[in-house]
Amino acid sequence: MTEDARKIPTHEVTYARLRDMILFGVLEPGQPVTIQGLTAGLVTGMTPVREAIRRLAAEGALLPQGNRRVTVPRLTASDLAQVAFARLTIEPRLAELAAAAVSPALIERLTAIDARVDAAIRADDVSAYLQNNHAFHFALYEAAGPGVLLDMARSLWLRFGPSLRVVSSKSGATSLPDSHKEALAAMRSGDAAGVAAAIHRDIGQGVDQVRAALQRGEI
Amino acid sequence: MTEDARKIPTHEVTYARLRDMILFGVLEPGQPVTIQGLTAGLVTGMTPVREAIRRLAAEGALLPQGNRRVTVPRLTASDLAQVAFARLTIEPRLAELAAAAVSPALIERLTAIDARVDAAIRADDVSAYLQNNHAFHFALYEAAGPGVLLDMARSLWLRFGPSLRVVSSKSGATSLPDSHKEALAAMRSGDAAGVAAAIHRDIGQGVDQVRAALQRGEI
DNA sequence: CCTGCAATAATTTGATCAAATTTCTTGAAC
DNA sequence: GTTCAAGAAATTTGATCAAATTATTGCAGG
Repeated sequence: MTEDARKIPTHEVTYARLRDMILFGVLEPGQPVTIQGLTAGLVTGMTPVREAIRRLAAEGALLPQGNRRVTVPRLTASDLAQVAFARLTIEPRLAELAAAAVSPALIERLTAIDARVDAAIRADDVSAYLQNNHAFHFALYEAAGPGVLLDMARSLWLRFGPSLRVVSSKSGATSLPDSHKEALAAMRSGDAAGVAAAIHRDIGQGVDQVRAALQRGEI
Repeated sequence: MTEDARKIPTHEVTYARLRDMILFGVLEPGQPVTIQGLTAGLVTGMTPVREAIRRLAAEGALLPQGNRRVTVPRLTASDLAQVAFARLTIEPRLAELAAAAVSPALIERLTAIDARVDAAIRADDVSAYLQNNHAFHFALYEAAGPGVLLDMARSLWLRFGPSLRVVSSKSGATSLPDSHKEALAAMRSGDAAGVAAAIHRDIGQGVDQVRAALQRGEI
């Protein structure tokens, strides 16, 4: 177990941890991120931390200000419009590609994840909802195989995630989007376009939530 | 002049140089990129080089293999299909946004750049064509202001660039795409949809060139 | 053909230097 | 006498480098 852990390099682990902090963790939009603050929290040197920050900045998950500071970006209305457009074109296409390569094992796995999403919603557990919702989408997308669109989807979620988290925390998990049932039904009947449509609807609902919160000034 | 240069950090300069080497330079698809090879060529320590490589890897311009090697990625047919889809949806939208905020000064600037594109094609100067073609597209896109779509367009060009360069070198600049005239005409008459359509056509032509070369096994 | 060793290159750490922000002090004006 | 502002010093944080460590690959020898 430590044998396996030793094989994967520190900067990779650090990247994964910082990424998850942005997606699911405590880092909120506008919050500053410092190298030395992170070297203290995670127990590593500053080079791996530095790399992780630069990598996430390149993916749009962090925003380097002109002076050498870095923060979690705050989504403006214009940003949200662009992220929404990109997500609504990229992710349904990805879902469609994945649906073409679907297997019974995948459907089973997705069904299991979706059950955990439902449980999280019923229990009003925002953190569990966010993680399992993410897991559902990417278990599906990854079935399309590696490629540009998958990379873009990951980047878009990193931009969208923090805002969705803030919104979810305020409104509770019960009002969160979930068109997963329709996506699963379409997959079972081999309807790739139907899967894409369901994902499109799911994304649209999430975007609407964030847009409404943005207009109310909650973000 | 050295005063200005001192203000911008080494890793930023290194990133820009390595990025241009991938887009316009000598780095071909499949070619390995090593930290120590670059510290020798560019005259810096390894930390800035390391950062530049990681940043470009995050943008998809470089491909980290499982072992600690990094190479310029080779575009597969599947990759090309995904890049084409993404470019054809993202960039026309970006052009449309930019067209909404167009100014006489911008049109003048774009006209000047396009003249240099034409000159490069007439002179069969592949390198000058690539740089000015890039400059034309991004001078237009940047008029839409900073944002997600612009970041995505930059990343897509980094993925597409090396292959287009290989194709151009083999076929000569005379057969290269250029729907810039139509885009400029549409901008002058305030026709945002027309600009988007022209850019769509321009991208489609470039993609067709690369696809044909790929099928002939030239890449 | 498999195993071990050597060479090469990446990873990581700690130290040092540079820059930016904040805080404290000093002076002037009301 | 008090308050505000400007400037300087100190602290915090980022950038860069050089050295030590670790992993991978290729080659040689059994």
